[in-house]
Amino acid sequence: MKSTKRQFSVLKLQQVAKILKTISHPVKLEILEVLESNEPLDVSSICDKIGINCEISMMSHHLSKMKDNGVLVSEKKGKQVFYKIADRQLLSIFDCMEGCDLF
Amino acid sequence: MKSTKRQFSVLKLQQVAKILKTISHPVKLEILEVLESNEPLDVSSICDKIGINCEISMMSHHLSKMKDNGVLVSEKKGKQVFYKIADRQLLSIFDCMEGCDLF
DNA sequence: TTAATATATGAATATATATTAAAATATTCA
DNA sequence: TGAATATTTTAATATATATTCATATATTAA
Repeated sequence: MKSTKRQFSVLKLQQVAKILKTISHPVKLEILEVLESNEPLDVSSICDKIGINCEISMMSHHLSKMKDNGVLVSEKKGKQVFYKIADRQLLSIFDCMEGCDLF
Repeated sequence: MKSTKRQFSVLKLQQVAKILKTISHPVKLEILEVLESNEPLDVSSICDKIGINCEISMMSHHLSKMKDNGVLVSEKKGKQVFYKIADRQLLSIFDCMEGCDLF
C-alpha cells in the first residue's frame, strides 16, 4: 500500500524552509551538536567546544540568528547568556542525514 | 542511559550543510514533495504541479542546482528531461519537520 | 565609581542566492 | 530543411548571508 500523499501548505513549506535555512551552515550544525550533549551552555563555552577557530562575535551572530528564528532559546544568568535547543525533536534531522547516501 | 554523543567530522558537517542548504527553499521543498509521489517527472509537469505561479526558466534553475548538489538525478528522453530524487531517504526530513513544534 | 568580563550590536565587505528576461541548444516532426 | 517544443544557459539585478572589526551594553567585583 502506498503511503498517503504529503500535503504541506505553502505557509508550512515557508516555515520549514526557514528553519532548515537557519541551520544549513557547518557552524550552526556544530552548535546544535554541541548543545545536544551539553545544554544549556554559555556563549564562550560553545565557542570553546566548536572545532574551528571561533571568534566570540561571530558566535554571537550565529546564536542570535538561530534564536531569532526559533531554533534556540536563551536565558541570562549574571554576565553570561545560556543557550539551549528550542525543540530537541529537531535533532532527529541528524539521524535523517546519517541515513542518507548523499555524501 | 544517555545516547552516545554524536560526532560528525567537520567535512561531514559541511556536506550535510550543503544538502540542507540546497533544499532550504519553499519551491525546492515543494519540488521534493511533488516528486515524492510522482517521480520521475519532466520539467513542465513539475512546474504545473507546483502551487505557485511558475516560470519554466526558474524551475530549470532550481532543478539544476538540486541536481548539481546531488539531491536530484535526471534522465533525458526525447525532448524532455525527467527528474527524480537521488535518495528517497532524504524525504524523511519531512517527517522530522512534521514532528517539530517549531512552527 | 572604576575596571574587568561576557555578550551584543552595527558597519563594512565579500560572497551566495533567487528571480526574470532573453537567447541558445537539442529534439522531433512536418 | 525548417518550424515547433522542451529545456538550459547567460546576464542583469535584487536580496540575503557570513565574516570581521570596532564599539556598545550589562553585570560583577574591587
